[in-house]
Parts: sequence; structure tokens; C-alpha cells
Amino acid sequence: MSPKTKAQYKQIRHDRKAAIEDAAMQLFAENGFSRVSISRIAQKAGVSKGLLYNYFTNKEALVKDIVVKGFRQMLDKLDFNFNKEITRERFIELINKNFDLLQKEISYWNLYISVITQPAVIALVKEEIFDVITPFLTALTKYYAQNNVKNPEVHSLLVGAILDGVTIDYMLGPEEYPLEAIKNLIIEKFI
Amino acid sequence: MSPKTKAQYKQIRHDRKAAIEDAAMQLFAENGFSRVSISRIAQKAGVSKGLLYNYFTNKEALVKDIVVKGFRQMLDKLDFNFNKEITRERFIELINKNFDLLQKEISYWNLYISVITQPAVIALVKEEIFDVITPFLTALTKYYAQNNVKNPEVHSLLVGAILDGVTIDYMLGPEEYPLEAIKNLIIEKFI
Amino acid sequence: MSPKTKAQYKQIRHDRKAAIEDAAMQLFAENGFSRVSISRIAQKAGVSKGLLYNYFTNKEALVKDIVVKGFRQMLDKLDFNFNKEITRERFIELINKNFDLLQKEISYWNLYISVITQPAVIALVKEEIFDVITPFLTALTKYYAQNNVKNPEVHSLLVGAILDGVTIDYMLGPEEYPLEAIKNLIIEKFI
Amino acid sequence: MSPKTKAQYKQIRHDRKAAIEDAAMQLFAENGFSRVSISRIAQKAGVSKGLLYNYFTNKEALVKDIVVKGFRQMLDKLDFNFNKEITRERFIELINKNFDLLQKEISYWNLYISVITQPAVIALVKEEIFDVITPFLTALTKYYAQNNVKNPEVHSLLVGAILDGVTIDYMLGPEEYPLEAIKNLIIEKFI
DNA sequence: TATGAATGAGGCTTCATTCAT
DNA sequence: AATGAATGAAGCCTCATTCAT
Repeated sequence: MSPKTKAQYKQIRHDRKAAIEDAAMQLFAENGFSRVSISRIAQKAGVSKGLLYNYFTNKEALVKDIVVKGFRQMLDKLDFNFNKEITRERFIELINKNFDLLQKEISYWNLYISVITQPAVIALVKEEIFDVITPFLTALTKYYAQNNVKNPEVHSLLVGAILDGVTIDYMLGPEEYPLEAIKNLIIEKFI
Repeated sequence: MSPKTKAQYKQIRHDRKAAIEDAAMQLFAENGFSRVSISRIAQKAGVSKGLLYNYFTNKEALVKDIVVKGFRQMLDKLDFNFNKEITRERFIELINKNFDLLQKEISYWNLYISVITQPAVIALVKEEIFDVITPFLTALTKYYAQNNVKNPEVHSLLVGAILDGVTIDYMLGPEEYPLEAIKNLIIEKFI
Repeated sequence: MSPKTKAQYKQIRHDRKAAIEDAAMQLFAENGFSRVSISRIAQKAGVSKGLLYNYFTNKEALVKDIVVKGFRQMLDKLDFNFNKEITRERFIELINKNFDLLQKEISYWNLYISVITQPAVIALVKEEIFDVITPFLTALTKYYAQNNVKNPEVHSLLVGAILDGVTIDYMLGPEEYPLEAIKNLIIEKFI
Repeated sequence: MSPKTKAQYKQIRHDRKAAIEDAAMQLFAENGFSRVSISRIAQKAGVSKGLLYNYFTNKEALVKDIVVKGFRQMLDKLDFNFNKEITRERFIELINKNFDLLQKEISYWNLYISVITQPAVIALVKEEIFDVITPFLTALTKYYAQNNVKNPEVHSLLVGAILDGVTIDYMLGPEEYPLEAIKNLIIEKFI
């Protein structure tokens, strides 16, 4: 009815897009990428199917957007400055925070794993994911180098693999998994 | 009397079933469960769609069959007696064989990961997979207990997670992954 | 603002749904429920297969909708107030109208019989059909009670059965069936 | 193994065919014509699919055979000589036997109704059914004529319709249907 | 910006029927 | 007479995407 200013339109766009992303995120995490239809996403977001295509060119673009954005949000929630020097205490803090996130955002990790392991989808997000992971690995490598560990790159890669592996195993049966004990063992062995 | 002997029928059934499983295995590994249609599998197997349903109740039964059977084959190829006591040497041998298999049977592991991480499929195979993994974990646990490690169960769980994590990371880019170095580090840290 | 007004959408939905129902009605009546495919219905209705599922959850819902709606329409066409007291004259009028409908709406009754006698479909519509039939039986029962007939419920049930039986027999060969004479005999015997 | 005489082969043919018919009959009655597959029939009959086609050209031929044969069996069970003069007592006996059969052979009637009301199937069996029904109607007509009823043909047709109608209504909910009372009312009204 | 009706390709599955043996 | 593997058409249904408004 009333004419809207450009700023208002921008706000609307932003809100709508966020609503769609939230809905999609949740549904993907609960059901897996291929079991969620655009219809359901639109419905859950309170938006028409047509409008959804106004914001995302197609379903793949949507999932790509969500995975990448989600990854960034996870990093934000991790709230860890990878540029600052990593001390023993900070490393422990990083691991702690990481396991915290795993528990609190289990549904995101569900999505992440389910997407990252679909051969056809992997190509879409590989690059972005690597962009995000690299600082993590670099920081770890630097830490190990400073502590005169022999193969710092391999150490950091292994830590990365461990976190991935624990994530996947944890998700197979979160209730019974001894996350806390595992975490302590990792700290004991790798820090 | 009879049209074909029972042995002949059995042979035919065995061969056809194997052909279908092979085709499905390869396609699932390359594309992920949900992106492979029954049509494509039948075509690749050189068989009519209808016949496929003569051997597998449905698509889920097919994937279940493949994953479980594949897992058993992997264990066979591992050729490791989990009942015999695990010594330091045997543990190293186990890790070596495991990494060997990872390299040689990359397409199976691709399928395994792709399937194990799909919410829709996970429920189907969880139990069978656990059945197969349990002896592995049990043996490791016993090893750690014998070596007076404090939390033997947690140790073996962590080793399991590491193998999963390395598998997944390796598959994201097999060419550049320093599998050998990682292996040696694992041996150094966990044996 | 809005793309089409809500009224426009409603109109479209109504028209399309009616077109599908008409097509389905006719085909079901001519061929029986299980021999009519969704494809044929869509084609006859001038609509895509997909759209049909926009209006009906599945084939069962479609047949249910048609039978129940048709039954209600028949009752409407019967145009008989079952709440008002039934006199001899009104009873005769009811029978007359009923036979009139049988002749005029033969294709609906064809469907009705064809559907009501299919074990697979019967469960779907039983309840709704009973809801519609009950007032009819109740009114007849009251009539017989007022006329001091001994077993009024049984009388009205039998009249119901007669109408069903005549319907079915009439449909087996409408041309030769002496509908008028049968009607008169019913009136003579049961009023 | 041992060579068989012609008589033995004939016996085998007869037995096998009967086994198939019995199985089909039961399955059709329980599930309706279109919901029963040839496979299931063959399995229940303990016979291969191929053999079934040795005895019946196709599914329609099978159902036709069963309905007609079943109808004849019903008549046999009715054990009523339509050529002998019908007295009041014999008429009552006929009705009694008819209702008896309805109760005892409910599954056959289920099949009969389900088949007879499928427009596409009706053509197949119409003629045979009429052959069987005609003596019944003729006998009734003669009875009414002898008792100086005005329209004997119409009377007998109506009785036929009533039996059909009761059959159908009874089948919609056998438990609650007052079959006995209905029977007595028919006897009271029409004999 | 926003709607939702409409499409059509494609997915899974069933099944009557055939045929080599 | 008998088998059952094999086919292929057809059935029901889902869904990403488009488009007129």
C-alpha cells in the first residue's frame, strides 16, 4: 500500500532471505538435502515458491549458500582469533569451544556432513570450505612448529581429521557418545 | 523333467545379483545414494528395471545389502583375527592394512561415507555396521587394557574416530593427502 | 501488489477441480476404479498429471471425494426433506423421485455401485455413505412406526436393500428392465 | 521319473487346475480382482507362474472361469430343482437356503459382486450368469402365475433384485445386519 | 516484490506375460 | 508338464522450476 523507501526494500529482502535460509537450514539438517523439497522450505519460511526463486537461482545455490554461511557462523561462534599466537591455553580453549559447538549445533553439523559427503555437491562448496579451514590448519601448524614438533603440518592435519571423525561418530549416536572423555584424551595427546 | 536344474538357476541368480550389486556400488560411490536412479543401475548392469526387483525388494534394500556386504568384504580383506591377542606388532600391522585398504578400495569407502552420513539411510544400516565394528573396538580396548592405559574404551573409540576422520579427509582430495605420514603419526601416538 | 487476487485463485481452483472431478467421474463409471489411470483422468480433464495432485492427495482421495460429493448431489436432487413427517403421499413421491434419479443419473449410480463393491475402496467411503443414508432410513423407520408396522427398522432396511438391488439389476441391462412396473410393485407392497 | 498313463496326466491336469482355481478364488474374494497378482495366485496354489498360463490363457480367462464355475457351485449347493413345481413350502425352503448360502459363502459373493460390477469385466460373464439366473426367475414366475398374482414376471424380478440388494447390503457390514429378520420379512411379503 | 497454478520429466515400483530350457 | 528368470509397459506420485499476473 504505502510506498517504500529503498532502505525498507533492502530490509525486507534481507529478512526474507534470512527466513528462507533458516527454514532450509533446519529442514536440511533434519532430513538431508535430497529429502527436502522447495515447497516445504517455502512453506516453513512463510513465503511463496516463486519468491524463493527470486532469492536463489536454484536448490543447489541455496544449499551452497547455507553451508558456506553456516560454516562462517560456526567460525564466528567459535570466536577464535587465528591470527593471534596460539598458546597451550588457547589451544585447549579452541578444542573446548569446538566440542561445545558440536554439541550445541548438532543439526548444522549434520547438514555439513551430509552435504560434504555427497560427491556431486562437494565440488560446489569445496573451495569455500577450504578457505575457512585453512586459517585453522595454519594456526595449528604454527603452534606445533613453535613447540618443535617434528611434522607440524601432519600434526595439524591429523587433529583436523580427528575432529571430523569425532563429529561423524558422535552424530551416529549422540546419546551414548563419551564426548567429554574423548575431548580430554585429545587434549592429553595433542597439546 | 525340470526345465533348468536348480543349480543352473542358482548360478544365474548369483551372477545377475552380483552384476547389479557391482553396478549399484560404483554408481552410488560416484554420485551418492539419492542421485542414482534404479533405471541407471539397471542400465549399467545390463538388466531390465523389473528384474532388479526380482533380486532386491527396493532401493533401500539394495543399498543396505551393498553397504553391509561391502563392509564384510573389507573386513575379509583386512584379514585380521580379532580374537587372537593383539600385540604391538599386530596393531601396527592392523593400521598398515587399514590404510592399504583405504587406498585400494577408495570407491567402497566413498560409498560407505556417503551412505553412512545420509540421515535417510543411516537407520537402515546402523545396526549391521555396529555389529561389524564392535569386534574391532573390543580388540583395541583389550590391547589398551593390557598395556595399562587408563581409559582403554575411550582410546579405542578415539582410534576409530581417527580412522573415520582420515578416511573422510582423504576422500576430499586423495592426491594431495599425506596418507603415509599420517599413518606413521597415528602409530607413533597410539601404539 | 498481489499477482492475482485471492478471488481469482479461488475461481481457478474451483474450475480446475470440477473439471478433474467430472472427467474422473465419467471414466470411473465407464471403467471401474482400478481400470482408470491418473494419466487418463488428467488427459480427459485437459490438465497435467502433476496438477491433479495439486487438488487431490492421491487416487483414493479423488474417488472418495467424487463418491461422497456425488452422493450428496443425488440427495440434493432428490430434494426431499427427511425431517418433515412422511405421509403416504410423500413416500410415493420419494420412490418416484428415486427412480427418476436412477434413470437420469445412471452413470453416477454406475460409479457408486462399482466403487461400493470394491473391497479396496469400500473402507474409504463406508462411513460417509452411512452418514448420508442414515436420515433416509430413519425417516422410513418413523413412517412404518407411525403406521403400526411390526418391525419398522427391518422394513426400512429392506426397502433400502430393494432400491440397491433394483439399481444393480437395472444397470446390468437398462434397456430391457421394466423399471416402471417394478416401481409400482414396490409402492404397492411397501407403502 | 516313472512314465505316466494318459489317465494319470488327466488327473494331474485336473488337480492342478483345481488348485489354481481355489487359490485364485480365495485371493480374489479377499482382495478384489485387481489387487491380486498372478504371482500370488501361483504361489498360493503351489505352482509356477508359467504353468498357470498353461491352464488359463490370461487373468481375465481365469476370473471368468472362476465366477462362472463358482456360480454353478452355488447353484449346486442350493440343491434346488427348478424344474419341479414350486409350492409355498418349497419357496420358503429356497429363500432359507439362499440366505444360508449367503452367510456360509460370503467370500464367494464378495467376489461375485466385485466382479459383476466392474463394467469392463461384466461383458465377460454376463451371458453365463444369465444362463444360470434364468431358471431361477422362470421358476419364480411360474409360482406367481399359479397363485394368480397379477404381474408374475415383475414379481420374480423384484424378488431377484431384493436378493441382490440384501446381498450387497449384508456385505457392507455382515456383523450388524439383521439377516434373519430380513429373511422373515421377505417370506412374509413375497410368498 | 510476490503469488501459486501449472508443467513435465523423472523416480520408484508392480505385474501380466513370454520364453528358453 | 513345468519352471522361474526376464521383460517392458504402465501405474502412482514427487518436485524443481516457470510464468502470467
